[in-house]
Amino acid sequence: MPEGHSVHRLARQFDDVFGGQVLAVSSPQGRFAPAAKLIDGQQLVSSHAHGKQLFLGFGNDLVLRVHLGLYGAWSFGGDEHFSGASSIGAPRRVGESEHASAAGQGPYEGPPEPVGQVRARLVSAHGWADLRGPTACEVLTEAQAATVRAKLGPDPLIAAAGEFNLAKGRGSRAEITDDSRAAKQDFIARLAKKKTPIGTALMDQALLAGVGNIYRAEALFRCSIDPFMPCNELSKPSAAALWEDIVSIMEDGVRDGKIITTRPQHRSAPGPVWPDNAYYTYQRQHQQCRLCDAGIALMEVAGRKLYWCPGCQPKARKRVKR
DNA sequence: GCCCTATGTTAAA
DNA sequence: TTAACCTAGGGCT
Repeated sequence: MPEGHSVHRLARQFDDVFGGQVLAVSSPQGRFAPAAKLIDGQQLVSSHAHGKQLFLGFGNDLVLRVHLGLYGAWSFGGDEHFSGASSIGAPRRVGESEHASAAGQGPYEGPPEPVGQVRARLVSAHGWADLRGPTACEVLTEAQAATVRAKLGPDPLIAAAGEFNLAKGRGSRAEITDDSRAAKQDFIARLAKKKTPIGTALMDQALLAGVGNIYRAEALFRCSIDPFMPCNELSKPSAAALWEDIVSIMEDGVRDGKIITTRPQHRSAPGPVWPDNAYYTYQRQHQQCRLCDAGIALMEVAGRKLYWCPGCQPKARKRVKR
């Protein structure tokens, strides 16, 4: 269920709590047991997110690739080093995003008995992480991991990831600038070559990596773009503005640990911002748009629910006559 | 208990 | 275009 922002938070969290440490890797459920042996007892040397995929690099040059899919989630626990570690993944209740781990309360006595279907468990001297319900959990060579990554489109969070690494003493400012500029140009170029509707394209991980159903709907609303508009009919400035808006709201998501796309002046309902005041269109079908009199529309497209405002995101006309 | 839902992807038809 | 897959929680009976 998580979109790219959650996976980037995960990558940071693994770096923070497990980076450089030797990990015991197991599979209480059993399904991951043979592959777990390949990295059991190895040092975690890198933690990287690309779109919705997480890549953990180990000292023997093998890579653990995890994709949470719809239901996957990681939970963490441990001593005071884990006090900031949140569980990240599928929300267990409507209205819940991430919840803090029960770390740092009393002495750490090792990981608890596995609860439910724990596909993979990583344990260090200071704490543990449990993975449940992933679409993918496999051990790859670096070459195989590179092949997977080569199939993914540009990631709007590449600059945010660069900033995190810079703060950890890795990479350079110039690198971040170059990478984010290249990612944006890549996105614009890919859109120009596609005739598929922009609403479909934003969900295509080979075109753009990390955007899911919420960010798709919200970004198109914020940019007043009709989701059915063919990609190649978007002007280059519009495509650039769309990229920049996606970057902006996803970076907010990494910071906040939840998706909030509304601007303060557009929140009306009383109570906390999230979740009831967090979105413009997602799960707001039949409700009145926050900006106009129209009702939010819902249509199932390619098996996913597409939300949009017919008033604020009108059908584009190719030649606008004045 | 049973049914539904979910920020996702893949393979078969 | 449809079904399958992975899992847990909430609402219902």
